[in-house]
Amino acid sequence: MARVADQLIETLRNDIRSGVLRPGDQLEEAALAERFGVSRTPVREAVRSLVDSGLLETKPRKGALVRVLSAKELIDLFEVAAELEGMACRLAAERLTAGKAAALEDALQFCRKAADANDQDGYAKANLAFHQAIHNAAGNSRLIEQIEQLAGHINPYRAMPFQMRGRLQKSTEEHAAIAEAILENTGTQADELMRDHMMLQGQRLPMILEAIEPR
Amino acid sequence: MARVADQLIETLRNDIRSGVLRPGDQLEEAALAERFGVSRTPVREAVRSLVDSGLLETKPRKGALVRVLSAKELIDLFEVAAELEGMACRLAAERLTAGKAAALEDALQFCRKAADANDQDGYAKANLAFHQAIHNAAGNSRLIEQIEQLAGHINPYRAMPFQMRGRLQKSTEEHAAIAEAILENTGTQADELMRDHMMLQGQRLPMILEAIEPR
DNA sequence: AAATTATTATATGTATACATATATAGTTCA
DNA sequence: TGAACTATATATGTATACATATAATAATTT
Repeated sequence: MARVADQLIETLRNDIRSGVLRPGDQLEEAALAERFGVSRTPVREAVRSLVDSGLLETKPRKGALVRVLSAKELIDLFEVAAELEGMACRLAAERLTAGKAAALEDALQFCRKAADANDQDGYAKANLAFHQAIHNAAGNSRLIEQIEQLAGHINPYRAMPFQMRGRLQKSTEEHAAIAEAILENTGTQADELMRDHMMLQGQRLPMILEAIEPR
Repeated sequence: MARVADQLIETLRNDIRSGVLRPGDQLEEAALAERFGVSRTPVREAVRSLVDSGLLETKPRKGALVRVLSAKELIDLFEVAAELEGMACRLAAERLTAGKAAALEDALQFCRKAADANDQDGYAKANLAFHQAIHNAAGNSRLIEQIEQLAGHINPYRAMPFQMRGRLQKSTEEHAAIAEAILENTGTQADELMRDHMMLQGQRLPMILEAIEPR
């Protein structure tokens, strides 16, 4: 059974992820109900669920709106995400198997190809695959869950095409160093490299925040 | 306005936290509605919310039940919680202010008193206060949010009175070492000490799991 | 007697109707 | 003309009624 509410959650989440809905946008139950041709009941469920997950927020008598994160909140988010990504690297190094190692090297190759071709979209996918290969090798499902939760909050602020020149090559080099550390079983170094890698992304936050301008 | 749904969430969460509701217990919407004298609507909201937060799970046509974590899932949970608690120590060491330092020392004293008096309940409170003092000093609200979320999932498995002999004194000594490291601004050491401290708790998990026996 | 099918009971999921509180706009009074 | 008060409109929160799917039980047939 495909619950309407679940479809709504998925749709709204994608809209936020992709930037169709921008931080600050209002969401009104009746309007959403009409748009999707359903009653307010499943709409309410979806909105509540997204509020709980932190993607939306409610203003007292104003309904729900796409959550606007302050600069401090975004930095905090990144800090935690960086820590958990680093942890994943450490665990991956400790628990690496032959299969996981191969997958990691494959993902790294994808990054290289996309970077060489200067393919932004391709790199976004390869980048995700690289990180996921690490998560997968870490062997901790809760860790993955937490990382994905945080990523879901960061994504709306990453949707803007805001790649710096040469960042793809640089990012790939960082990935290579991380992968090497994991493959060589030096977990603490992989941890540190990944945290630095993540924090470099974080440094662009002020610029991104300025460019987004919630409406 | 105090929404009924929010009160229900609070009540159910407490019931789970305190062990009134045990992992595996069934929750039926109609029954809850009658118990609290409200309609199914706010009950549904509360249940959905708790499912989203991971405290409940739904079986296809069986309604909601208090989520049962496998041993592996609990270990994963602890691993992540330990990492974030360690991170909090590292940040606290970096960002410590005079006021936060004093609060930390106070909390440590509470732990000492409760441990000396062999006061289990008192120690539970002091222990919480000690950790919160560190969280507070870390200056990252998202970190606190994540830690509390994880704690909410661990708590049902910690409700059982299962303190080992002498564990209070030992735990306090560990706290003291952690506090010292933070106060001396050696963040990485505080991080490691805290992770070890947390993992000692985690080691008792198999015993606790055996004792709980979901119904 | 056993197996299969049909029926009923009970759960969730959705729609609609109703209550209530707040914000806004309009009117009235000073 | 300005301020205050009232009324109305519009939002959320709750209750109730309805639809539907599944599981269990009973009945019928082989």
